[in-house]
Amino acid sequence: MATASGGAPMNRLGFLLAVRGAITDARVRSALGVTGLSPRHAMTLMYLDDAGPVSQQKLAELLAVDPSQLVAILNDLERDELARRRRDPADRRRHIVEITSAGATTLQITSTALTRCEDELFADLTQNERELLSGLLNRIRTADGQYNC
Amino acid sequence: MATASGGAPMNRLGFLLAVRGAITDARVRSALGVTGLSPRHAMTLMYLDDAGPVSQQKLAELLAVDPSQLVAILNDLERDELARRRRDPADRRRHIVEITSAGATTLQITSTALTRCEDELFADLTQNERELLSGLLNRIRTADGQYNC
DNA sequence: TATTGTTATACTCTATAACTATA
DNA sequence: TATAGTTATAGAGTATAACAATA
Repeated sequence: MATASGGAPMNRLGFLLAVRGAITDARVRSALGVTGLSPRHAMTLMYLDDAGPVSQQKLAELLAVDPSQLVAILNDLERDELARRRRDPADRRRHIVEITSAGATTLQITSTALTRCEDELFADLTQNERELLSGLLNRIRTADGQYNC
Repeated sequence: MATASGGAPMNRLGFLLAVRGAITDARVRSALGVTGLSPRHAMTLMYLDDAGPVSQQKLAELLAVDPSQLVAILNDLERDELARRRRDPADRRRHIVEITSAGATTLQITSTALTRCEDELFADLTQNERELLSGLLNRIRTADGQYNC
């Protein structure tokens, strides 16, 4: 046996990474569920909190999502008053997006949940090893150098 | 700024791993596309090649997929004559699944494509670093100690 | 009554193309 | 004519519950 494949699937780094990533995604998703936010919602709030008010176009670029997908995310966030859109007076085609104070509060709760989730996932790794993992992941060659999400 | 979130999303190891995993999954999927196999199809062939004939139940366990999902995978593989099901004479409820020689050939092509894909993704990592990454990923705590896919 | 495999269904996430309004 | 954002639609992938055949 084991003639053609080069062994079991999980000897393949590509598969291993994809699978562990999917498990992590599911866990993160479930952890964020306490606030009803998806990872993309949470990432959006994080960017808004981190970078301040930006246009939707710029935000879509940061998140590496299609502008049309960002619309739905912002609709949700705005409905829950976690973020706010306003027209750019200088160019009325543009929306300027910003986080609200309720958004910042929710982000903090999210952040706590995320930290607990990570501490479970990476419980067997030291802080050093987590940083090592982070560094290695950041050196994977993506098609566009973007993050996606 | 940057008050509530603890920085941009990609400072979060959970998000980073989920996102890099998704990118890797997409690349692997596209690379495997040359044979028309999905990652799960390919993993199935790998397990069959590696472990020899097994029951569907056992195979579902190895792949960590629901038995009902394995049905569709095996239907595809059997249609293309890459794998074969036969009744277990000892217990006619059981199917014994095995890879065909055409399946082994396809697996080899798949394997080559996968290697090339991995070499692109991990081009900036040395062999040592790839093994390091693999080791770290294997020490992530999954809910059930299973691989999923 | 329990187990093996199957069918049918529905849901989540995402990708894409066509549309509206402003410039 | 080009750009910013929006709407509508379709697709892939997956999860789940009910079902049939055999033990």
